[in-house]
Amino acid sequence: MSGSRPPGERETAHADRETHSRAERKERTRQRLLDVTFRLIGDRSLASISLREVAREAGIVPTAFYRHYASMDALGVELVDESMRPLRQMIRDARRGRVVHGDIIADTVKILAKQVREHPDQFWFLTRERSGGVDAVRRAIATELRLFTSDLTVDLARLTAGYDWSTDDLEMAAGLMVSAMLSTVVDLLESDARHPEDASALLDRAERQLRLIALGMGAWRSKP
Amino acid sequence: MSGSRPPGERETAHADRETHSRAERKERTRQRLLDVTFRLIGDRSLASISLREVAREAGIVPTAFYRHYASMDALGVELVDESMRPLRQMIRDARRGRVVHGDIIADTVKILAKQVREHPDQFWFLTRERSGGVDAVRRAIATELRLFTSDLTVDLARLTAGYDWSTDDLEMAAGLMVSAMLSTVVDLLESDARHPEDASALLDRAERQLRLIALGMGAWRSKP
DNA sequence: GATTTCAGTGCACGCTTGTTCACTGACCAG
DNA sequence: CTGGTCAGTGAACAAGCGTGCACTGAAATC
Repeated sequence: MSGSRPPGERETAHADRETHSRAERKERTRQRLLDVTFRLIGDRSLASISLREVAREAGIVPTAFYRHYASMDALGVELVDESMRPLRQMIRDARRGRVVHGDIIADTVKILAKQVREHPDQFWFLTRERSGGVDAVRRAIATELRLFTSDLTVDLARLTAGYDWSTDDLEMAAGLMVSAMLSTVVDLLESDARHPEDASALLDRAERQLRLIALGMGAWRSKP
Repeated sequence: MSGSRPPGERETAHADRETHSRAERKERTRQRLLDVTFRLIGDRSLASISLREVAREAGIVPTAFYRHYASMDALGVELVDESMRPLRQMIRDARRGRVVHGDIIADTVKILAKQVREHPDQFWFLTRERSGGVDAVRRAIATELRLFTSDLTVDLARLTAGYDWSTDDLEMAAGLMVSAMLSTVVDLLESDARHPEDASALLDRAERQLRLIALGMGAWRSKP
């Protein structure tokens, strides 16, 4: 009952005996540990996954785990970095989309949906561990989200140039948008798991929410 | 942080030997199981807390646990109910506040802040397990949040009477408000743990976010 | 007073956990 | 060819886990 994985993604390796150098094989095993943990994260929290389970799934003996990471927590921190890659990609895409097309909001929501659809395990991990058990992991995610918000703040500043918005208010609006998108991500993940046909309704809702915020911003007057 | 329990105070099942009826004592133990779990939840996720640990802290033998709950998951579900009490209280307060005072938004935020301040453990539990490991618990919280949203939808319907909002749009707006408040709760909890002086800034931000949404709603026109 | 109920006990079981340790043997540099 | 490096092995450990079972004894019911 492994999670739904999109085709074309890196498959978990089988034992490849004769292939390549030692360093290469080590890197391969390391990657397999990350992949396997991602798969296990699909159902459960990081804190409830055991070192032995990860090792077992990766096809190595428990003690060999320590050749790669000092603990599961250390692996978890690396996992955050790994999961942030699609998120960063998302932001880049969104920025590019803004330049090319006209409808910022529709494009943003589409890109969000695409990323969540293509990397559900990563988003599961991020939403789950955002308030989850391991401290270092939680902090890493919070930092990344703050960066996301401040990027969005900059974009909003550009869009509201001439309407004398205070930085504080811009951050407030950006934070609201991020909140809306985060809760959309959670909803998408949970609906995808149960009845995938709801996705478009959720996306429509998200789009209207962002549009509502935009309307509000049109009527807003910042106070110094 | 660690529980604030004086040393040597661990109450056992038969400590109150002479007091009260059997049914009363059972209820007492049951409540102790819930309380103990709340305390343990302060630091960690529900999935990482063992039945034996809860029983030990509650002063009963592990097998006696089954006289009250079929599993830790079942206890978790009841814990959701227990934690939702302050939230429900909050909603009632907010409703009453709406009748008495003028400024709905300011009152709502104040009530939210008060509840979070007074019941941090419960809110920690809810935010942590909202995307957490145990399935039944996650679903119970989702259900409760949906109820919250639909209550708010009704309120918004009353406030927007005459502006022909569709139910779908009302739910959309209510969902946005709930998202904003949820993220405020998370921020409050995490700031309270580290530097409690930020709370008022966060609350100010939350108030402006809700006001921004209200402004957006004033400019919104529902489409059939 | 006799009988039933049942919250809590105590032991035992089979299993999983993280971590230690000495080891093997394929790779790679000299 | 020789010797070192080191990813992966396999046995062993102490501890903790969930749960089954026969039990005790006080309270509730008759």
